[in-house]
Amino acid sequence: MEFSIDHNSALPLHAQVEQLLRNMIVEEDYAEGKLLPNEIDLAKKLGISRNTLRQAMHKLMFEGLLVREKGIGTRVASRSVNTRLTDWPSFTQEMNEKGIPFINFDIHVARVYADEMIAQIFSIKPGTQIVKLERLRGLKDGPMVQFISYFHPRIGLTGQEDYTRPLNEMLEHDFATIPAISREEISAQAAPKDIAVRLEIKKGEPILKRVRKVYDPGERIIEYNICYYRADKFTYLIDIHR
Amino acid sequence: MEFSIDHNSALPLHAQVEQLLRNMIVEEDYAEGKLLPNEIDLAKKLGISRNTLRQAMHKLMFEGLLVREKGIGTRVASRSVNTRLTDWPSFTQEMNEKGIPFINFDIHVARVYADEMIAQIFSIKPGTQIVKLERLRGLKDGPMVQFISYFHPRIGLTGQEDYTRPLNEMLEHDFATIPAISREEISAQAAPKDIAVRLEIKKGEPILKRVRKVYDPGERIIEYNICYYRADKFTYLIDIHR
DNA sequence: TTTGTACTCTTGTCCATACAAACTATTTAT
DNA sequence: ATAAATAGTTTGTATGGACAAGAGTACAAA
Repeated sequence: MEFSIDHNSALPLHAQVEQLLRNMIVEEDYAEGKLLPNEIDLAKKLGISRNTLRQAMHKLMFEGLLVREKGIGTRVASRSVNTRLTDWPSFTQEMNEKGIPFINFDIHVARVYADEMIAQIFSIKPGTQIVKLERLRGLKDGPMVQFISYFHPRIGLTGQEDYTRPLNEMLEHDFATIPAISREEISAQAAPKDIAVRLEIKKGEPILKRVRKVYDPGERIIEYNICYYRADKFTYLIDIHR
Repeated sequence: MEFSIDHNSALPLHAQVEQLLRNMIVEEDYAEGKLLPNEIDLAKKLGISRNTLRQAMHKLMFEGLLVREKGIGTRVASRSVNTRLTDWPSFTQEMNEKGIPFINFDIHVARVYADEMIAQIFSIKPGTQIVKLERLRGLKDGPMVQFISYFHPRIGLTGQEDYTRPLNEMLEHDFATIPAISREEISAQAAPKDIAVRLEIKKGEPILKRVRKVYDPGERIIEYNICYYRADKFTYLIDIHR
């Protein structure tokens, strides 16, 4: 990677360094644990003082993006991601906004016949055809969450849509369906075999399970969604006010 | 207020300054918006360099506790309360309302000395005496959740109170302390040995961990609480509105 | 009374320097 | 072969200094 800083820029040096470091952080090598260049070398390369560099590094360390140890060096922190439960819109959008490259490992869409449970949740006849979406997602260093979603047939999804797009956007713009309420159950459980394989953990290890029923503003259910998160990489945050 | 720093202490100067600032932050005058002493004066008073002082100040600024403006000075950040409301998570109350006989298996109260982490959470000096409450609770057929609570010394708890009473009721009626905001982190993990024993599960089985910081209406922290729930017996429910 | 200028105050940016602390690697002694 | 000592590496702590940028205030001029 090319290290460069514009000494004539109006942007403060420490801000430019911060951005450079953020770019480095998402580079594959560093994301996998390789040490960043040491302070003295990097400062020299950039033509700035060590303290200016440290100012930027401290900020990223404080944000949890870098880990520093004297005598060893500086590394990118291994990711565990958290999300605010009450925040809307979607998780993926939030990750993108945070500059965390959240990617799809696998997407599988199918039309399936609603079983008893799904039929009851959607108040439809068992055997009705609906769209089922399975997505495996995470960061470059590995999968983090498996989503399994079922959509109410009322929406009109065919299964031929582009499911790499943000889901809520597609529902709103293409199907005039607005997600407004999410009712969720969060629990912990031991990973069953199929989920363990997908998330690259051992069967029986703890996972966080999130079951969501999403409703439109008229409180009609539109989506039933189960998420399985690797427990070591995921924490929910929530603020509750009385 | 007396500004003092122990230049012979093993604790780094910037850490002592940080603690001093945290103490200042909770002082009434500053909490109401009065400017802190300027950098140059404060550094002189403390006998440290301006950069050492700034290092500590930056940390608190980054934590959202201080607001700094060039040409004006440094003030304690004013907290605005989130207007979004969700259900209040008084678990015991909810169980009682549902007619589910939720009982205490074990209660243990002690006065303990705040360690580094607790001290930082409460913005008090390490070694300050506080009340720690440990409760094992569940249904008749077995324990379900282990609570570990620490209370801010400002409340005035002695450890001699009746902890079989509902906690919030006691805080409000006897100590004029009103829990208003709860900030929570929910995650899954494998049960460590001590928790597994308490919950009557095997070490390594999944548990749901809930870390709560409870604040009064003035956004002052009053309680730090860790709950470990048996994953097989607990699901967290929440409604989210856009 | 309004506007412009100068000054003061305070934080922001940046630098160079020195030594401490913790860790790893190498060399030397047993 | 192993332990101890030494050297090297890197971040942590701390200092003193200089100048810039932005905000507020005081005062003079119109």
